[in-house]
Amino acid sequence: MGRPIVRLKDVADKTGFSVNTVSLALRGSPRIPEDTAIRIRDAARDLNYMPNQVAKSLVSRETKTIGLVLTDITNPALTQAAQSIELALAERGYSTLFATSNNDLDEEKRVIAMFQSRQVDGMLIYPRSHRELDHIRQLRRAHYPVVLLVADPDAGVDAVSVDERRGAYRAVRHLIEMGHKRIGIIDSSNPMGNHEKRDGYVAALTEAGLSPDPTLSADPQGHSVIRGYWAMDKLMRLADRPSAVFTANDSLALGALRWTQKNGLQVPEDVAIVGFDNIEFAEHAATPLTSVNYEIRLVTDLAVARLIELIGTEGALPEPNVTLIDPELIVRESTQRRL
Amino acid sequence: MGRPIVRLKDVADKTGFSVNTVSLALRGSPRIPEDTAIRIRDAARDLNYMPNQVAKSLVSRETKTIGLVLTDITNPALTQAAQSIELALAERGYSTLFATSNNDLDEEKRVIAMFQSRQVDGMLIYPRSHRELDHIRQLRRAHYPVVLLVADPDAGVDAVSVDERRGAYRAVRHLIEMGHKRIGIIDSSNPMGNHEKRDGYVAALTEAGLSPDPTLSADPQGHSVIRGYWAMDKLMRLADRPSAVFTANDSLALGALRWTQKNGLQVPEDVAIVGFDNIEFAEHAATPLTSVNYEIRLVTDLAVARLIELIGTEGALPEPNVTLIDPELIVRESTQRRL
DNA sequence: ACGCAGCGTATTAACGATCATACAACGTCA
DNA sequence: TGACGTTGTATGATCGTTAATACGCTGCGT
Repeated sequence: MGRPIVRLKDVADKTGFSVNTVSLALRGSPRIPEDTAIRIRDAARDLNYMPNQVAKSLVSRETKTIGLVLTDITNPALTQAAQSIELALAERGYSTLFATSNNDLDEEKRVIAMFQSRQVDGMLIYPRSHRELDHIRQLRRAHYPVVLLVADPDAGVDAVSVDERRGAYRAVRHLIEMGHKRIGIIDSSNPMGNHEKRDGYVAALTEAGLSPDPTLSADPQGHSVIRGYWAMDKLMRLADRPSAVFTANDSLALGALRWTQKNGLQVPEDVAIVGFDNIEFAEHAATPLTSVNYEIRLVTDLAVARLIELIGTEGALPEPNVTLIDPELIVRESTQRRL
Repeated sequence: MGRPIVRLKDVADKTGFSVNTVSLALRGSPRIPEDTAIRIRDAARDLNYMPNQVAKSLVSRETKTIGLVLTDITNPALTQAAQSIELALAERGYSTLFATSNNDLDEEKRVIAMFQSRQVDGMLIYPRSHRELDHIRQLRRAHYPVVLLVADPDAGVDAVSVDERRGAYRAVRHLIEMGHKRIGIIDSSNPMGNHEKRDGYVAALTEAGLSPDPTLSADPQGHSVIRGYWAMDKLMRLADRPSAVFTANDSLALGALRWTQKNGLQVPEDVAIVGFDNIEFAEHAATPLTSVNYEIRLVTDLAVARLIELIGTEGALPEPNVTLIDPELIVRESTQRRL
């Protein structure tokens, strides 16, 4: 708020050159002779001149800033993503404006509008819902560079994402191979939400001739450990309870694991548990968790690369491209006791 | 990059009014009659006009943006902080520019300079080191609003932080009260780093007439679970090993806990473990962890409030103020078996 | 000696918004 | 009737930077 600012004009006054000459000199223009440039640079250093990026952006029409929209950064998978996105962007000279939608669609829209108003050069969005993307498609139609961090192949917007459907499929398939027939799922069941994982779960069951049992599904209403605990509680209190449970992320899985401890059940003997995202705490849990793993850096690097590509495009944007990263299953003791 | 932008001028052309009238109308000036304002607002909506914050900032000399500098957002305590800072700032109409220093001092300096260049209205900084703050004090001297998120009372810069020294003291004191005499510590031992926790540890021991044994100290060289595992390994391989271990954060504590599991030791009977930050995973660990807890929202809310206050200050900044939040110890089974 | 190129630097006009001020048109009142 | 206020809108300067262009000088070729 009205802090003193050293401007080109101040350097100009000090050296006796015009503003423009100073500007050129500081940017290393060949039109300025070496000794002039040195004098100007010295003066700039003495005054501790720092270019005003705001003014620069107004002229250049780019802010070298991208907007990152996450639902909630405390989700460990998103934390990792945020970290490596910031890194990848910084390496390319971009800053990261960051905001969370708190899983609220209106909030997501507000944040996106705010970023537009702030003239971000592009956005990386982890949308609240894979189904409600109209506001984002609209952005794209206005030639605004956007890349989603989770999506299905026909999103109509550029996206780079782990193939959640396939990951879930692999996880459940592994459970089936281990002989499980009653396999529960802990995942959001909001029809407007993201049901890739649920789809993969159903696909694996169906393929094996098992029919999905709706009573074996629990909606945790969140992604924290305690949510997983209570969802597990719901499943395990069933008369005909599951012998294995697939959870949508590792925090939930740790909650489920905790439930088994408190209730004196053995994992994997009494019930097997599979998580998703392979966070650090999964590997080092009381019973190391089998989990769906993927290179988060790969996802974020590709997303950033695509975004930069879109930003560099003159005129109309190319057709949207959706890249799905193939995840692998890391099998640990929570599904298969070591021999 | 050269995307089409709807400007005030476009709305002006469409309605036939001047740019200024449009600007006044959209900002709800009482000088513009209602019917004119309605016509202008309708036109603005039709054109999907969004004010250009960059241009606005150039005039108003404020960006309504603050810079958040973290060492590493994957540290769960910092993730929580980042989340609640973003929220607190958004509530007050500020956006968050976010960058990580990756625990590198030069990188920290670079990031701070970049934020200055981008004209952020203020900065919240989690510094790499509590001892090397000269570059930040310099900022303050230039009347730049800065609030640190961790510091000691005589930092010479505004700060709001949990009182790490006191938290560590409480934790170690609790161990002493439980009868432990050989108490290990897993914490960075970099002399230029942050030794508040180590100070508290030493203070508690000394007060109890115990002399700190340097062999009972392990530097994990990081904050991840696996680091805690190996640091614990070092301590527990000692001939005269500790009966209790204090760790600088919960991830390290979870690693230590994991070591005991793998090596068939009982917690707390064979060795007690205390963590710091009371993250979600601590409460739900195989053996629920005793941990130093504090209201992170309180820290961030106070830090944000102070920052906004500094931003609102005309002229010279007030004397720096350091607020230390008093943490509490949550005792769980990792130090005291439930009766 | 004249024209012209090149060089170094200055001038002017943007960028999109806001702010202070100017100025018509109209109404009011002595 | 004319001085004065009010109302509604327009003009011009400004924020700090960059880009395009202008301009004065020197040195060269012919």
